[in-house]
Amino acid sequence: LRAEAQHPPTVEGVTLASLHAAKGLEWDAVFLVGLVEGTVPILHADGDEAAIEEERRLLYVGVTRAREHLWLSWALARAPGGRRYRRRSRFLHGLVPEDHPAALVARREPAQRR
Amino acid sequence: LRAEAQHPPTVEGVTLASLHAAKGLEWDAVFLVGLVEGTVPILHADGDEAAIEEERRLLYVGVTRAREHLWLSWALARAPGGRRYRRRSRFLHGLVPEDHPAALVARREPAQRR
Amino acid sequence: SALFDLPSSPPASRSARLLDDLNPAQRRAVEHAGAPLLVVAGAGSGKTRVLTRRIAHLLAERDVHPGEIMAITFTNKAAAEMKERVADLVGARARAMWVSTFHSMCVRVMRREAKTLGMSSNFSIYDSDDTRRLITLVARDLDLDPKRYPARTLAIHISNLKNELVDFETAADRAANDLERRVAEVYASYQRRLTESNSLDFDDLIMRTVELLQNHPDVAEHYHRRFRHVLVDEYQDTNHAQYTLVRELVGTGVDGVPPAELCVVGDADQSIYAFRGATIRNIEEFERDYPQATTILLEQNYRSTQNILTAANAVISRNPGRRDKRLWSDLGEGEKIVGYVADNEHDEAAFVANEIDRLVDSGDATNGEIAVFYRTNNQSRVFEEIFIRLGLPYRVVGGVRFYERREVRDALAYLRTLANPEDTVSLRRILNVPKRGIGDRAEACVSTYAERERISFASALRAAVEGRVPLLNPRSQRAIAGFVELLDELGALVERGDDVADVLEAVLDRTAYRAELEASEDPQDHTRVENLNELVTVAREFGDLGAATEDGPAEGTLAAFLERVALVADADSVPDAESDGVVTL
Amino acid sequence: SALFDLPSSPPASRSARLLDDLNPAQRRAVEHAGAPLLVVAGAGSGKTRVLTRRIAHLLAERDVHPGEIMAITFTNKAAAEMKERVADLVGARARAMWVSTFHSMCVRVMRREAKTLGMSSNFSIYDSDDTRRLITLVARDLDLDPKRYPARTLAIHISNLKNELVDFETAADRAANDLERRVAEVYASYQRRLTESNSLDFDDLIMRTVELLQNHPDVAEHYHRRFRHVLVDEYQDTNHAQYTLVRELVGTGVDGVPPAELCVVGDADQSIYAFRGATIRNIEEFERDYPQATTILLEQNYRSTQNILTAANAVISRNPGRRDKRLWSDLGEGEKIVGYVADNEHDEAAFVANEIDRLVDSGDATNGEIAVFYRTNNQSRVFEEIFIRLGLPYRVVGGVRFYERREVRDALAYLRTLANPEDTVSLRRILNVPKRGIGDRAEACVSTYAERERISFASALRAAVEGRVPLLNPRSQRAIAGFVELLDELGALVERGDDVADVLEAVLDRTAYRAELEASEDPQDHTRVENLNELVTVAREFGDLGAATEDGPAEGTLAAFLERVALVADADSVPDAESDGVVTL
DNA sequence: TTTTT
DNA sequence: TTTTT
DNA sequence: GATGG
Repeated sequence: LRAEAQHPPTVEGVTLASLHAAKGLEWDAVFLVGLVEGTVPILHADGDEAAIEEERRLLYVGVTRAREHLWLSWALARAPGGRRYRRRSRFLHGLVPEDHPAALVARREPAQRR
Repeated sequence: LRAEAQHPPTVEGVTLASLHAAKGLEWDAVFLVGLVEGTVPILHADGDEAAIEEERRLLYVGVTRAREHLWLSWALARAPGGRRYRRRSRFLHGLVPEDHPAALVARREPAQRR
Repeated sequence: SALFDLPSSPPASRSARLLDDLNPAQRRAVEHAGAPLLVVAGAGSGKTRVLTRRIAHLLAERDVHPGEIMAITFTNKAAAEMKERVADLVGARARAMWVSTFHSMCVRVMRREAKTLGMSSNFSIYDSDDTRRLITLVARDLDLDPKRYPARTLAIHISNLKNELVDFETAADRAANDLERRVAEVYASYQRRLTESNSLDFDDLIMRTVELLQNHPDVAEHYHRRFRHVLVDEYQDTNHAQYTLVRELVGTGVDGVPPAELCVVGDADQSIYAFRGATIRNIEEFERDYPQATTILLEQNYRSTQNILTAANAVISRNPGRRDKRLWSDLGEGEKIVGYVADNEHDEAAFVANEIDRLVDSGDATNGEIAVFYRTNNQSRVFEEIFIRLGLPYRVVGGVRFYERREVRDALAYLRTLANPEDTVSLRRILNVPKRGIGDRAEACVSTYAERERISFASALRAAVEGRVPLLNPRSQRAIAGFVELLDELGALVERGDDVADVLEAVLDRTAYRAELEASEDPQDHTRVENLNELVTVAREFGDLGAATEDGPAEGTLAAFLERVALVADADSVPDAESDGVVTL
Repeated sequence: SALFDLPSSPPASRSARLLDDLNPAQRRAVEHAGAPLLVVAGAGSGKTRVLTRRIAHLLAERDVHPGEIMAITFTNKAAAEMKERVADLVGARARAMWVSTFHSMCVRVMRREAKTLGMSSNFSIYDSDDTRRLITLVARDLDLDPKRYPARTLAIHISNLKNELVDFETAADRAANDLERRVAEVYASYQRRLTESNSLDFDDLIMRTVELLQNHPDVAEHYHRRFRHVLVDEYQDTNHAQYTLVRELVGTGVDGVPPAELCVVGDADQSIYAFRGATIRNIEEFERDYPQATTILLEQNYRSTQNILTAANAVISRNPGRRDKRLWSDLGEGEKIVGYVADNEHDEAAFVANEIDRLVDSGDATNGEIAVFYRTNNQSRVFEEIFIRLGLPYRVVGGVRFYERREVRDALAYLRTLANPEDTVSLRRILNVPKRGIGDRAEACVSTYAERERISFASALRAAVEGRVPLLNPRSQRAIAGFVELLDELGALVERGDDVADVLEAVLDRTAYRAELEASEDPQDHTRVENLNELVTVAREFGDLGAATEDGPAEGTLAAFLERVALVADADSVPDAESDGVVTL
């Protein structure tokens, strides 16, 4: 209803959205970010079989949004200088093994700073 | 009182402060930023002689905080892509003339972006 | 012949065209006739294409009349897309079909059959916010500790019960603990208040339609005769009530009408709405529910490269007990998937921004064809910061929706009160908005009187004007009199048949709602004025266009506008007032 | 002589050392004797050096006793620095001087002379938050519309009146419009309540000291005899009350004591506190106020390069009617000043970050020696974002101060209530914190009773326990009884002479305040616990050190602690809970 | 914590 | 909009 | 009518 009343956006921008909001749509290039335990799967789901399965479907939905390019990323700490206590999502096990030829695991040195 | 009870900061950082908070202190290098009409002098002061004079003193206080390096800067728009409707502070007139040899007015091309 | 270039016969040609660009599985799904059909449609496997082609095929090859087809989706967007694509294939005839969301379809049925259920057909539709408000009132009446029983919690429990088709009596019977007993109590009281308000909530739309079909065989038979084909999209997202609704729509044949042909499409692997009541069981056990069912798997994917599908298969295959399904593609392996371990979230965002830069620079994609997905909305922040800094245009999906904004809801509450004076939630919402001196105390007096006299809140307000409400002080009485007079004035405009937009303008002007916002210093209030003006524009265009629906309220009317608005909660989100929102370069 | 290496006489040598590294203007300022002296000290012209050398010179060369010297500053930091630097020059004798802020000095006087004004010397000091709270109560009692007359606005007006030494009677007489009449009303009532609470607000400290000196010649004479030298720093920042206070301290000679020697130092060009009541007029018209005055200009700047000073002169010279003054330096021209026009604020911040990088990389400065200044605090945001992203360590000055944090103020309110039971604002602040079932209604009952019986709120609370307060329900009565008992228990610890820190610990434990925060899920509450522990540490160290003041409350006592805390509002700001704050790499 | 109506 | 006590 | 958020 309102979409009709609105002008199309002047500039097309990169889409930022939740995995839920991604469902049903597709993009040439997709970044799935924050793939750490506690986030994907979300903390709340832990210990609940069915909930964990649904979290996994959520990631599946995310992956299948991409046409050509797909990035999976996660961060070991929240803030710069914070403790690097985070573990990558269990859903990545077997998917992005450190030595699998299909998955290039980039690792960059932290930016040079005094 | 509390300063005594506290440990010195682990890393010395760049100071971010209001011009008021700057009074009485000094630094090797000082950046005075946001020097546009409506901010310095603040919108509220417009039309009030005494208030404008006080705003000018505020800038003076800022300038005299610097020992060796001083930058004066202002931005023509707020957000990227926003309308560039801002005018630089009236207090800069005669101080940073575009062609005065003592004031090198840097002008960079906006970063390349599609 | 070599001499004459004979045009091939139109029907054959059209039919061929409907099928020849489909893969075998898709074609089987389109051509399948008779038994209930489950199309397990993997991501990107051309699900919508199958649905639309199937409909076109029904019309073109199987002599089905458009009026015999009902297609159900979950979102207005999906319904609109399906309608459009079917119209592309079969033309204007498509207008006779019912292609709508579960909720729209139910509203349509309920409006037509309101009398059967003893309701007035101008009922209001309560969304989650209205629901929560009414439950707050109810819980307060029941003296519930709002800490122990927050309205939101109660609302979720009641919604779950309704989604399970459990009425309040049954809920009370089954209640096994304190919370459940309380919920059942609130449920009963809430439901009574809904009825008194001549209103239905979202869940009621489904549940009451099921009740209607189950308790009124004549009505059911009417729909069975009419709809010979029922198609359901995103079947994995149905809850129990929707599942039952579909069953009732299809029928069993006991009423002499053979069951309708059912075709459901979905993908258990994309079931992610359990928290909203969806139960993956419905699609998993379709064959048990419909023993004659045929199942067709769509595994060829037309969207992604093989590398992406391999990753997807690897992820999902670890879920135990699922129907095995492996997406494949003939688009080639494609680019490798990149995994990136960042030191921290800022690094991660910086990496993403950098990769986007590279991608766009290389011409491999445009900004509009790139997306960043996260689990929780607050994760957007770090990306926004960096994108702003780099001047990278972006848009954030989610946030406060247009029809969820306070000012929009206030304005709509006025219109709803005019359309349905019994709509207590809307009436009480605007009672003192803008402030006109009708405080909590006065509201409580009127409410108590209404309860005691078993009359509506609206009637009690009029009683108050006549001084019949006890304990109400004269000041409040005067204020209420002014308010009632205002409503009468506005009501006269509706009676007179003024355009919705004009009525809305009158509301905004005569209540001084807009004037108050305009006078405010708060920049947020300025945005609010703009939203109200936008709402007026929407109303104006709605009146001009005249909604072309087969049934439902007369085109261009207030009722039609409100119905449209109530069921289009998914209208574009407006950017958050705080954030910079869409960056235009 | 060539044979004997005679040491030069100590006084001469010391005096020479006091003067020989001064420029001629500075030296004149140090040596000047007799007439009132105005030192117009440009930025970076060695103002503190002149003040400290002048004091040392008074002691060393002019036979002035340290006890005869009063030096007044605006900030505790400035007072502390001056004390330390004088001590470096003259040793422990410095302890006999009064070197303090205007407010500390007044508290000291008021504590000594409390009886003269019919006050108890354990009065509380209300800061702006306490003041606003009390004004809220008063305005509510007067049935003022809090929208039309917000407490903050009333507080500012009352503060302005006090800074002009206008009492509430005069304010009422002069009131020319509605607002002024309301303000006068509130002022009168507020002042009565302050008195009843045995409390003074910040402005009272000055105004009441002026009153004391003006209305009690014997008291004034005592101070005139004692303080023969009055030195005032940052004279351009004085308000009218402070100006008058200085005059009264100096005296006119009518009481037979010749006026004290006055030396004020300041710079009209750095007057930026008009909104706080400072009036540049005081320094501009010093020579008119003190006709014999001598003025010395300090124009040589030891801080900045000539380029910077040229820019500064250019900026300020455009202000009309100012005393002409041109800073100069012999440090050389130095670096050029850079002007930068950015496209937008993000660009501007990026430019700054980049320049900082370059500067630090080149070794020209360390992060700690770099500052970014803006007009309004919200301008920090864009810099913080970029600095965080780049991992550039920074600290933001401003924000919520330690002693402004809710939990710290709550804890202090307990201590203040123990030290001064009449302190109604503190008492009412903690009445139901943590929640103990004494609600608004109960508080109102007690308050009304207190008003009617013309007794303090504290007494009314005790009356409530005995059931003498009407309309108070038994539940509330029981809750109040518990609270009063708690206060009595804590009061016993104070009586017994427990350390401040121990009393504070008892407060936090027995009220369960800390336990409640510890039990909370909210991470903010965790920070609150840390702040409370920090406060305990401060109290512990305070008790250990024993404040070495000549007058004032006995060392290490609760009263001393509270006074220190009340006047040290400028303690380090703690970083905002939201922002990441200082980045440690 | 996600949010199809 | 700034915030010395 | 009181209390809590």
